[in-house]
Amino acid sequence: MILRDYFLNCFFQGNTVRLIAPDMSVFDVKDDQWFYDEEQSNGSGSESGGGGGKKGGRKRASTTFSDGGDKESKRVANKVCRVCGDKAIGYNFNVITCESCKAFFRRNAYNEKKMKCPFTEQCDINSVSRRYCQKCRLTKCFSVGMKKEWIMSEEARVEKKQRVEENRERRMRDTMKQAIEDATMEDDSEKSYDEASESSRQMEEFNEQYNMVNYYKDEPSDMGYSNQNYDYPASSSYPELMDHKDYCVSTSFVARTGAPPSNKVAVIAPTVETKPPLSPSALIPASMSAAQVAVQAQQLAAAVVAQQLVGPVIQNVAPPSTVPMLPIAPPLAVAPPRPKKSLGIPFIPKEIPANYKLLNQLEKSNAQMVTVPKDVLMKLLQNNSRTSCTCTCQCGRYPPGSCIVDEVTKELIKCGGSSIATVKDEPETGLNSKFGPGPVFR
Amino acid sequence: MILRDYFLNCFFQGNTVRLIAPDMSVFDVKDDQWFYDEEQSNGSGSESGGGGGKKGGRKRASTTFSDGGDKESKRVANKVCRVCGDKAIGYNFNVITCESCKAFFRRNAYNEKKMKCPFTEQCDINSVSRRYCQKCRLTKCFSVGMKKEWIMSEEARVEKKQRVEENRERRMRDTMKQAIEDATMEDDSEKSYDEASESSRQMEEFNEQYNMVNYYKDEPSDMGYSNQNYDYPASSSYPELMDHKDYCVSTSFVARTGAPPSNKVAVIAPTVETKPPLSPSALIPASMSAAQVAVQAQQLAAAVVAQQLVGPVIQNVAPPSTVPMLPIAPPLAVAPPRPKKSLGIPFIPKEIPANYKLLNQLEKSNAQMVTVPKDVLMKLLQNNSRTSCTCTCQCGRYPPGSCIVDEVTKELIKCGGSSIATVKDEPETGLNSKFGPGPVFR
DNA sequence: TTAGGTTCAAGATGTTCA
DNA sequence: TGAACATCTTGAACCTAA
Ligand SMILES: [Zn+2]
Ligand SMILES: [Zn+2]
Ligand SMILES: [Zn+2]
Ligand SMILES: [Zn+2]
Repeated sequence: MILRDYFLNCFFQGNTVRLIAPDMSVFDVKDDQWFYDEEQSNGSGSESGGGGGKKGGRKRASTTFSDGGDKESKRVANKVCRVCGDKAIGYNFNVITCESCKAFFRRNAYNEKKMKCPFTEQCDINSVSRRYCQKCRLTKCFSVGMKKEWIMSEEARVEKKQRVEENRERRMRDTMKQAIEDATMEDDSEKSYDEASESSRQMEEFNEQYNMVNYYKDEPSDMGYSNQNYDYPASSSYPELMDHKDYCVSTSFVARTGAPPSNKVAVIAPTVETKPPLSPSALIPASMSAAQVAVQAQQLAAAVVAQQLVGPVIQNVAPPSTVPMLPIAPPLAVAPPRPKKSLGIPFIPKEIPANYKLLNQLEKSNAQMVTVPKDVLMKLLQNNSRTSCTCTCQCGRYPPGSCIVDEVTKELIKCGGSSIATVKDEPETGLNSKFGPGPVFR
Repeated sequence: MILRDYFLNCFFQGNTVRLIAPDMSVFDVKDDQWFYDEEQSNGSGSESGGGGGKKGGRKRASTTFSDGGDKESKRVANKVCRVCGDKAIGYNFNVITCESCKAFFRRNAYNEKKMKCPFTEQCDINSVSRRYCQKCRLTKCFSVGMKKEWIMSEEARVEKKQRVEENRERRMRDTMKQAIEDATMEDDSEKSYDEASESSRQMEEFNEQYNMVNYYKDEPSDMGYSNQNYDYPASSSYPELMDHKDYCVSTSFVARTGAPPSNKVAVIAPTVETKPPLSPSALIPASMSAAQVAVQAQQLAAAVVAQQLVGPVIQNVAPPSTVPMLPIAPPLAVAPPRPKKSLGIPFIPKEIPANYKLLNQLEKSNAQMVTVPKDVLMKLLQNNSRTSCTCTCQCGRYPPGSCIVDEVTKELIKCGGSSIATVKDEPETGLNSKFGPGPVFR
């Protein structure tokens, strides 16, 4: 329970703290009664929960009384609109309200004068009746403490709109650029070395052109909207400030956004040239809308931990003739650093179809060192770190009492060692289907 | 005691009621703890104020409330944010503030002009109201003495980021190297002389060859942020930064950092070869003792692929004939690494999830490609082929119905983190107990 | 330990559309 | 009008170098 979400007021009353509930009922809390909330320890922030992975969960426990049960979103779950009693979504203009009252207030807070109650200005407002009388609804909004001052001013709105549009444009541009890069990269992976470098040359060309355009926009000091915001971080950097136009040097701002429509592509000046134009390719931003990205990402995701691949994998095992040595050249990246060729380090492409294929090839390789995509390695490490399961088979599939993991492992190895053993289940499901017909591995 | 007779104010602070004493110290009812602001306390202090000395730390003994008496972080424990009255974490930009005011100031200090108070520029700022008016909050920040000049400039930030990145990489390299080294040494003990020297030659080779290929994405503004969205659907997760570049005259900052922002030399580029990779800041969390360091090294040795299942699996998988080249390579994976005798380190069970150290480091790295010894990779691949156990916990150790493997994995990851994760619950159960006597992880 | 910065997801505000 | 959505703001938890 959240005190502030529920109680209207809080003040001293004798040696207690008195809380006033919305219905004007009173709760007195004595000094020694404050400690009823046990699980709340995360609230004071002194401790972080022991569980959960690093990125697992950041809780905003700041203002919540755990009501004993779940961790989160109870907070909203129990809320009621202070205006109409409908289900609330959270604070809106200083008061916990429902979606509709929020919108209503924003639209009408400044129109009070124009309203008129068809009845006696005493309309009861609930989730049904709220529609019947604007006047009384608005009155109630104010009476429960909603603040019209918190509604964005017209100016602010306009400015924000501009900025949002800018951001949007920029993002789209980035996406497109990304797509191009990715396309190039993908291409490269299927090309010979020379061709690959050709592609990368193209990429550079693209960048040059890109920068050319930007050249025009390179405005000196545009009130902090410098090109540092070019990249995604911008979306949260711009907005860090409030949108009160009147304080802004609107001239320069307008000048920016007001650039000739034909030049839209280059409103913002990115300093692309300072860094090699390699994309976040391997790790694909989830926000990326472009479909092209998806393919590789999915493959990777699916491939890396091909634990359930069992059957199908085997079929993919490379015949002895295949690639005793892995290609030295890194077919993946466009321009930036590659493994030194002189080292003769095999380069493992991301599209690992199956563990066993790789294993086979690795076995045959003379190389001592292998270069793999980071995320692949991480995945492997993760899996490797699992504690072993000792559950025994109960279903009869394996000998009674035998360790399931062991049995499965044996099966796998047997399959892998000899060639294609009888793949009993789902011959062509799993990764293979995702990877398409051709052998992905090179 | 009559609360209102003593305290000046009372308001909600999250899920507690906060009481403000005449000396501006705070009593957080929920936590039964006092929080003092030393700097202000001298005002009404009846005791030896010391005139707001930085570490003055004087406590009120006058009330019936216990002053907690906890040993740690006394300094911080007694502080109150000078801006909003919330619990402070320490000095930030020259003033004792809370976490949020710190962040707020960093984000907005250079955006003052763009803000506007929706009221009369006299908004009271407390821990609840602080959100309501940016303008007044920022004004208060300044008025209590926060210095925007202390915010890192864009340049400085970039530089720092680079440095951190480098360090991280180096650490990972060291870890990796250490693992191999250990494994090699250990192995040598069982080899003939020739073989041993061969191994060490290999090690040298590795040192030369080991090579992390960094595919940095194009990040025009050097923010280094872009691909961080990979892991998480980027709705709003773009990193934050402020738009104050134009304000940040490098000079003012230079004084502070003591190094010209553009001076790349400042970048730390430790050479692995010249220095033993065990500087506290490098390999191991700062708080670790030498012994711990040693232990960690051991773990790493065991780390790479020590796995319970390994034994049986390997024998099946790698018939002698198929590994002609392997003898050369340090056979890390096969034999469970044992402690180096010379170090007198207790035997480390192979369950030690030292993989997670690597995993952690990998996770933080920007590198896209990693080069590892072949046999390590092979071992990983082999282990990866195990089917995952889906057994759910029945004993109550984990949440009902949760996948044991997953839970354990999570635990391990948590423990392996570089950030000494104080696992508050069950301090000596779980992993620690497996590690034997020595304080392995923290 | 301190005091900088970074990350991430909940919250809150505005917008769109039927 | 109000549900669904898009975007930005905040603050707690983290990470690092001194
Ligand atoms: Zn409502
Ligand atoms: Zn009415
Ligand atoms: Zn504060
Ligand atoms: Zn104000």
